[in-house]
Amino acid sequence: MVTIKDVAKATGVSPSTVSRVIADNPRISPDTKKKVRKAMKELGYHPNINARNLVVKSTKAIGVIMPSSANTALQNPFFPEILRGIGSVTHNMQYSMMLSSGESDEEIYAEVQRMVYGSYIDGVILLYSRVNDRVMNFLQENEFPFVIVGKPYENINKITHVDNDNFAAGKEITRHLIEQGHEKIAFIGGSKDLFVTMDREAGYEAALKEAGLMDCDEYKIHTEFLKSGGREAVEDLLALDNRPTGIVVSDDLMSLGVLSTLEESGVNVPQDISLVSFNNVYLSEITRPALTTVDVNIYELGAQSAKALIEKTVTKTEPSKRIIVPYKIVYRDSVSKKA
Amino acid sequence: MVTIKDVAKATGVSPSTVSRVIADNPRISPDTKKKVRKAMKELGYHPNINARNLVVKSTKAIGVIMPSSANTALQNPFFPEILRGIGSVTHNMQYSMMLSSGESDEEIYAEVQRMVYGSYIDGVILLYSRVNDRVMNFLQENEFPFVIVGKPYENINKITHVDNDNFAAGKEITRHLIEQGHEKIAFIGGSKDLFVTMDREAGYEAALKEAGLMDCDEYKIHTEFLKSGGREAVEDLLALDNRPTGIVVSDDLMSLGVLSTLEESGVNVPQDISLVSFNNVYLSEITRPALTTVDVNIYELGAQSAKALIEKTVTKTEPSKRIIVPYKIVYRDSVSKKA
DNA sequence: CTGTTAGCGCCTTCAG
DNA sequence: CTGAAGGCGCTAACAG
Repeated sequence: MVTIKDVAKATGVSPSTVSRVIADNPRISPDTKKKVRKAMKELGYHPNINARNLVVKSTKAIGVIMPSSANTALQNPFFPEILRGIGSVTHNMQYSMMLSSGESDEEIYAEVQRMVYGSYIDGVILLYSRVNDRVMNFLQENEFPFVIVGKPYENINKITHVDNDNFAAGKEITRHLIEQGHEKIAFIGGSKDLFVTMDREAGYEAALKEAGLMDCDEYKIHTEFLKSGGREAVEDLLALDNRPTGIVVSDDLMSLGVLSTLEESGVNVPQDISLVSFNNVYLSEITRPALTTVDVNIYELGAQSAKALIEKTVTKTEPSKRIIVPYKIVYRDSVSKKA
Repeated sequence: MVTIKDVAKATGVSPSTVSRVIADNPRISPDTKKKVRKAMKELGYHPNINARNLVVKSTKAIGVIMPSSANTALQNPFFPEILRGIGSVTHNMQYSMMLSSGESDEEIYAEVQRMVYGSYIDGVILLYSRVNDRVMNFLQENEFPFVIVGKPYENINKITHVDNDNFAAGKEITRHLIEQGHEKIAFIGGSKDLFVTMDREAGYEAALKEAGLMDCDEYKIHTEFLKSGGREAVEDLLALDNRPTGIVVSDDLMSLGVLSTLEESGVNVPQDISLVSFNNVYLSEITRPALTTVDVNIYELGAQSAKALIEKTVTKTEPSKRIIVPYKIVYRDSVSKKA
């Protein structure tokens, strides 16, 4: 391995001078800079990141923590996409990203501890948000920089987070159904622990109320963010005496399950039942019919959170903030007018 | 930050002793071990990974490099799934994984250089394999440990790789179609640069030959590993005078595109055209109809490659090897008997 | 079984 | 504008 000393020797300057040209210190003469850089190139010198980290106490790496069910989580195209967003900015800023690989809460917690205490990383992005999360508490207690994607349960203005206006989105997409003449509209969402679900559902309820429509409990179902979840939900809904004619589903992947179960049951979408959904994952234009869904701009969610986190880690004193990424409804073929 | 010295002082021993209990060195008395560990806990000591790395010259982290089109790559559920496999073993062995985030060839190359030269990582897993890849050449020249998922273009027995027997799989799945009475069978694959495609295609051809069926060029289409790719391919196929009744598609995601294009064109699967595919991504059981596909055991592909890589990095002299992960055909609803 | 001594490769005062 | 010296936190011989 070629070190700073080697290039110092080769150039006839001292190691500290080399160090300074690496940092592009302005008080080094252009001449020596040129010389040194040339030597670096010739010798194939590359700074050893560990040595540097050791002294500057920064790794220029961030940890990205997936929800505890990492196994199932990665199945949702939401995550790959958000990773892309994060990756784009880490890459531009010459940061690396370290992915969590634990599958249980326990494992993840241990992993985060290792990352933080071992100074593997400068900060973390939490790709989920739920009530009373151990990992988040840990991060807070240690005053370790982090940002969460979604809405924090409490201390909402003490925690930097990037989110959509899920309430507004839920309201708007539900209103779309209403405008098409639907009056019996159901909601299928994920766990009530998750803020996404709650916000979207609140929006849905607000839209119903505004239109003077009934808002009954049997139309609201909570299940897993997966295809299987969608399946069960539909069965419940179809068993109702008073079947809905429209459904608001809080995740595209769930919609997939909903769609296929509906089809199996001989219900046509959108003729018999209209469907609207959330996220606009690439799948949603592939399904038959293609989904009308709210594009939450997943990529941007990732990019913004990475940006915010990195800012936070460099200027240790960055105030916490709330970043709202705009959404946009994408109209496709899963909704039809109700006579 | 609490260091090794602090706990040494607190315990009344020397730093090296503390270091040894960290490494669980057998020549330390159980007594002192206990004492030291207690102090570590009380002080909240955690070893600084950078300091350690600096001296032992190992980071216990591996780099995972995605295909250059990382943007589109992550869209294929294949990658999240293989990450899961890799993650499972890195996690067990207390390794971390660093994900590439570059989007162009150029960026990725630079990224890998940084990872390697900066001693961020001990080894890399290449999640693709193509002819004359710059990154791979770089790794080879620098004798940096790496394994590739797939089949290397050359030096096949000098490069550790983990792969399926794609030839056999291609042959077997095609034979399935033949056994169901199909005689006009097309093949849709990805770029010819990629070994996966070539191997699967060769298997397909072998099966046709064995059955004495015709093997014509207009039945073989190469396109992108994406939904859009599937779409174009189908249009070409349907334009033929002599339409195939069966199609072998070399990737589930492509099959999705194929499926939806077929449906739009009013062809029924499997009544009019039967479809078989590869990978058994979770999507393949969600589609209508669910896909008959070869399960290549993506998770295992990832796990094996991580295992092999880590072995390689610890025993610097591990011989290169070829690891074949078994596949299994999953029969679902996309194939029907031809009268 | 344990302490002492040297660094790992780099950055950062402090002097010139 | 540049050198010398010291230290980041840890491990690894080498002594005892």
